[in-house]
Amino acid sequence: MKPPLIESPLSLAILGLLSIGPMSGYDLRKVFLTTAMKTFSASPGAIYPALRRLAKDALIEGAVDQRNALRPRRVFTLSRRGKAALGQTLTQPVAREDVVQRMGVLLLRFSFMSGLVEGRQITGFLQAFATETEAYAGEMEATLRENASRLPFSGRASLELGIESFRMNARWARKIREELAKRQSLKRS
Amino acid sequence: MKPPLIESPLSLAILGLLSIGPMSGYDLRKVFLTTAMKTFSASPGAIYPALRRLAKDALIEGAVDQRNALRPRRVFTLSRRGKAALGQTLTQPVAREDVVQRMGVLLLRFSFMSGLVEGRQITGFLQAFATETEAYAGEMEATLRENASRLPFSGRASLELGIESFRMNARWARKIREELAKRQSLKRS
DNA sequence: TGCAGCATGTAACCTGTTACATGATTAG
DNA sequence: CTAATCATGTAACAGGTTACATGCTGCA
Repeated sequence: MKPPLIESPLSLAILGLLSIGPMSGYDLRKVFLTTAMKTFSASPGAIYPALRRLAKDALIEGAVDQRNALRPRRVFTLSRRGKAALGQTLTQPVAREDVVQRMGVLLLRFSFMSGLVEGRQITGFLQAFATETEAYAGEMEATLRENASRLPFSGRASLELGIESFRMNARWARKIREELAKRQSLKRS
Repeated sequence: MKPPLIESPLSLAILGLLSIGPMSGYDLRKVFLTTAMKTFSASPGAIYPALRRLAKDALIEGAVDQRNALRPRRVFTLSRRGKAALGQTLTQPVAREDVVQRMGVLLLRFSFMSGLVEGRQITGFLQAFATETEAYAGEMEATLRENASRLPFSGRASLELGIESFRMNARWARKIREELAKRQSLKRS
């Protein structure tokens, strides 16, 4: 069986964290609670079932840890298969719908790229990200112009913020891409 | 029975659109498909069940329209109870978790405020929005500083974008709030 | 002794996704 | 005539939320 793509944002976040090092469910939960990753949910009712699903798919392995035993902790490690699945998922192409509906997941994917995928892939991702994001900002701007008169003041203001946000994301991607490209050409020389 | 708060983003979007004028399920779907509201889902498998739920709660009323009958279209109207529920929902306080987990819903709420709620409420909303958003940006910045060394390059870059995004949203809210405040003082004079 | 916190989990519920079904109408 | 589009819907499934359960340990 080939490693599957990770669909759920939470599962992706968990695999990403485990790619850095082994953790228990509770450790993961603390990370979610105390960082911006809480956007992907920090509730035990989401995390433990997700861990169970990932283990069933053999993407992670749980081992009982007795040191420091309050109660036996289950520490999870990314399996080879899990690492493959994560790599596959991170390097999927950037589609327009991703930008529109799953910007958070795109950023999450980028967050874990360092070290896991090649420089080429990262700059390629940022390129596509910038292109699609800028294009969508353009689309939004077009619909804003068409409907500006019909829209209530607050609707228009929200749309304008949306457009500016996507533009900012695109600028960010281009900037980071350039930084990375410079580093890479230094390394090759 | 008091009008309930609207929990689901999609239902809120539907009520908001119906507050502008009556529409059929298909009309709603077209709006979702062709505008930035597609973030709240445009699939019939979400919209029609949502309409059914709203009708069951007596927040909207459906009437069969025979003019132009391809097939009988069901046109939905916001009921008085629905309008009350919408008003209640739009004027809920802005909590920190809203900013962290449901920024999209906050912007959606703001989008429909014009005309439905008083100017006081709108400027109050923007004030709270700006405060909470700025505060959360500060939190993120603090965790970034604490963990900067441990974070991989891409993780750090994502976090920085996140912080800048929230800052931008806060600036936007303050700007719009001022514009509205000016208008309101003009109107009173 | 009792209470707060550690660490794990489950069950009911809600909502959204995907994919399919249906029948009518209009354009080529 | 037939294909596309209009307009409505349903069923199976997936994943997250809320709320609760459990037992252990350290502390006041």
